[in-house]
Amino acid sequence: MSDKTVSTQTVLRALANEKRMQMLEWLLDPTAHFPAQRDGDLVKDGVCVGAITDKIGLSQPTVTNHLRTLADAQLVTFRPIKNWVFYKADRAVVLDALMQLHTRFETR
Amino acid sequence: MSDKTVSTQTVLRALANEKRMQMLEWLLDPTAHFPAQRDGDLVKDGVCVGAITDKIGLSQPTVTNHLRTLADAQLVTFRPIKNWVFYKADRAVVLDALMQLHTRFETR
DNA sequence: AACCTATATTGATCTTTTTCGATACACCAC
DNA sequence: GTGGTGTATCGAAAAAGATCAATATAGGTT
Repeated sequence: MSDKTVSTQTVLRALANEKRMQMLEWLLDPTAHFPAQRDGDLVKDGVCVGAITDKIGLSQPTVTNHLRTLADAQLVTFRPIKNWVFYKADRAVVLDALMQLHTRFETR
Repeated sequence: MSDKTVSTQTVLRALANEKRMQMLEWLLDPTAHFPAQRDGDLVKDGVCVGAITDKIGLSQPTVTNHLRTLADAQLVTFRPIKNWVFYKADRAVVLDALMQLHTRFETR
């Protein structure tokens, strides 16, 4: 629709890490895994880095790094609001990425 | 049916490498990518390590290693015949692995 | 301005993955 | 048995990934 397409390998490498997979699953259902935020709606805006950092048990730079990997694979989007950055996943986008993977094995 | 189940991460890590992905795609349609073999049917028995090694441009130990990774993820099976080992992929099995991945994101 | 808060970047370290050469093992032919 | 061929294992080196502490950057507050 807008961005340039991401390679299958980029998506697979992003998913091939337990911590990132965990984060992605949380972001797919934020209200089930995070407390409500004062300055951004969990569903509409996404989840801020700090909340993810608290929950995953990794340092903040490491979390930022993982989130960038997920964003590079277009599995999540992010948007800065004030001095927060909210990360958000869209189930339809994630499932579409899997569909492309699927297609990759069907062709022939 | 027989083996113990493989974790999602094991499958993803197996797929998250271009060389292994390439090999898997070749093995999914062996007659399209390999010459007929004297001592084993490409479709029924699979493709021998030497043929894959010649085609992929990696050393034989490296290829064996990648094939083991794919086999650990149950994306391919192998069977020794004489002093060859034939590796084979089953599209249904591969697609089933993807389905499980899919399920992992659908479940609430 | 000074200060606090939240996230990104830097630089270093540790771990895992990828790769190969050398060697071992197994099978067949002679 | 000896020799040849095909694959697996071993050991080491290089590349990539994961992680953190320290620092930088940017926004808001006072």
